[in-house]
Amino acid sequence: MEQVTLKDIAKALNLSTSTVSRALRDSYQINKKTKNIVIEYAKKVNYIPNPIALSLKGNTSKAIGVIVPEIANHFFSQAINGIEDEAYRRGYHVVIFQSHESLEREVDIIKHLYDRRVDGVLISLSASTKNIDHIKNYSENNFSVVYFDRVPKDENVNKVVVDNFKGAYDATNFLISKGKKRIAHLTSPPELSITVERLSGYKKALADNKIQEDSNLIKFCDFKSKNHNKAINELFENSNPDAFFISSDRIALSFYEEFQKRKLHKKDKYMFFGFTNLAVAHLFNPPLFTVVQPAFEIGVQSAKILLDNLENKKDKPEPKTIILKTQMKTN
Amino acid sequence: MEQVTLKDIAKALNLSTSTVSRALRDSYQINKKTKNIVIEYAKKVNYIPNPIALSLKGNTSKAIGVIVPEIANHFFSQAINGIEDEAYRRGYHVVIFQSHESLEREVDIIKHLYDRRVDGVLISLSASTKNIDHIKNYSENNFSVVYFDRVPKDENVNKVVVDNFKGAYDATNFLISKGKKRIAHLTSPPELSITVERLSGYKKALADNKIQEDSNLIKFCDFKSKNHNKAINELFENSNPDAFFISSDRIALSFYEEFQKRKLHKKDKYMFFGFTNLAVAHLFNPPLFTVVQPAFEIGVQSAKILLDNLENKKDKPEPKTIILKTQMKTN
DNA sequence: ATAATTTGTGCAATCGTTCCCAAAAATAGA
DNA sequence: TCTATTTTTGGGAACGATTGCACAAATTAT
Repeated sequence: MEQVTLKDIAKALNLSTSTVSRALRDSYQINKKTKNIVIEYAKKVNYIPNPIALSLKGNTSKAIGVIVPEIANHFFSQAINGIEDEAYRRGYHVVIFQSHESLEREVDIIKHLYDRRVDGVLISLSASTKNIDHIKNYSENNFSVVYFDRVPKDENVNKVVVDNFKGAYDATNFLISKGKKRIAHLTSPPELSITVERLSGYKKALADNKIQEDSNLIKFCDFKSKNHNKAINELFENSNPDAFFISSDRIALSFYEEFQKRKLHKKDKYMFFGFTNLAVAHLFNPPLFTVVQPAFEIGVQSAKILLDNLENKKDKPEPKTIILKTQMKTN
Repeated sequence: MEQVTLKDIAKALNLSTSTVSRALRDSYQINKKTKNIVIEYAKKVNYIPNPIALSLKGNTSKAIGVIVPEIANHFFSQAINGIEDEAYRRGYHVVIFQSHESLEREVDIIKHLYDRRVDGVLISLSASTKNIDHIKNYSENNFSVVYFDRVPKDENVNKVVVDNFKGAYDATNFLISKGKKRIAHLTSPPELSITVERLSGYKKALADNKIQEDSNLIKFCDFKSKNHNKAINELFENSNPDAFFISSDRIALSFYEEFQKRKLHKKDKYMFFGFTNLAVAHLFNPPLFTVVQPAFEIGVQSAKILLDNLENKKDKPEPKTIILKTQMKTN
């Protein structure tokens, strides 16, 4: 099973490579008979154009890059799933990289992807990324970028996000409706857009229910679990919470660890809400209710924007923002 | 920031492209002075060889394919993590595909990867894959394949697996040591090698403890959750189990769903052991003890074998099998 | 029958590299 | 000073595909 080239076909059929090429691309200039012969033969020997040669010629690699903080996270792996689905359908392949929440690696990867001539990039920013200067460099010349989930504050970029405000509002509201009055909010670093939006949803729900907000109940955490304990300790010692709204998978897990260590799960006093895509949250002890993001759909939509851009090279398309709805899981 | 080519450098420095090329690859035939000038200038203009041109010339894409049943599964995403790590370090990139447990898609993907000229493939077989005829076709001519986790029975292929027998033996033994006598085993389809190996570990532990094995306690399940209930029902109605050793993430989750539906988690009667990489199993109610596979390490080792093969083109290397240890998590 | 048009095919350049081969320049030996 | 050798450089083919251009053959019009 050696790879067949145009030249092989040309030689076998006693034609020039150009004729063969044109016949296969169904050019109008080629005789129908010749066309049929060529097509027949190509099928027989299982000819597939060499995608690398095509890339070199066409200056396009039919590959898109994806950068996420971490693959082994349900939200991201589902999003990748969606990206993959759309990309595959449209003849692109997907190259995946992880920033491991490090700006430095993010910079590296972007450069690498650019050097490797991927046609565009989908990215969910690392927690340590404060701005997108390192990406703007590239995105200027015909190198499309779409941000999803963890997006920059900038206006004129492509983004796909969820309605974080509403998600947080609904979750908080739910807890209040169950009689909770001192709802702690453990959330991601304040630089991230998701943090800000969720925080204001939380605050609005409190306000709408005439509950005084207490800054001691709000804790910002990075994604390193060793730093989580401090926040959790402070909460329990000083703030007397009766429910927890936790903004990320990682923090929620640390929290449960700590919670079990303290044997607090025996008491039925507390309620828990997370903003996560953990498929198994309801199996936890005590159960973790969740605001679920349509991760797969986020992936699909992001890929759609990117690929539409790529295939529409003529004029620079307007930057697009898509906002998807979250969903509550409370069972 | 346009991409600089060899020709650009040559023109700027009034040299030929061949000289520039050689200078950059540090050929002995080039004058030191010239070399320095070229290297200096290349650095200044940020020259990066076009990987696509390199691929076309060298007939190698510096890309490896990975096929897994499902990305959104902790075991696989961690394994991919390991693969990525090793590949990235060695200058390869990783293209990921999902078979969704379908042989048909697996066949498609293999062909696609071959057509796209990836240098080799790492694969964990789909549950519906009974043999590897569809892969052998390709792996004959300089297209390396390494199997991991879900591997074929064939002898002369590269494999990376865990010691499934011992993992199952230890888990079963643990349950017995806690006084359990009627340990049910829910496991994957009997065609998979992992199924067979784990089953025999389970049986050996029973035998070593002089416990009569009962075929009613053994249930094979595919990966479709709607088919799991039947098995679970039968177990509870006819077999009076007091512990469960469950061989896969997916089945374990179905099981917990059902278990909670029946409100059985109020009783402390049962114990649970899984053969999974769910990071959060101990947070479940009741807790799920686990046999953990070194997923990351499996990825690294698999990638190592593949890349070593690729870089050692001279003679066909002997097929390698690596068996890694599992680890028990019982807290 | 001759010119004009249509139709079918091939040549060669291109994309960015590498590398064989030959040519030019520099050095050595006499 | 003039070969002989070594060092350094350039020309051009190759990798596999596409495509503008030229040209031959076939067809039609006059």
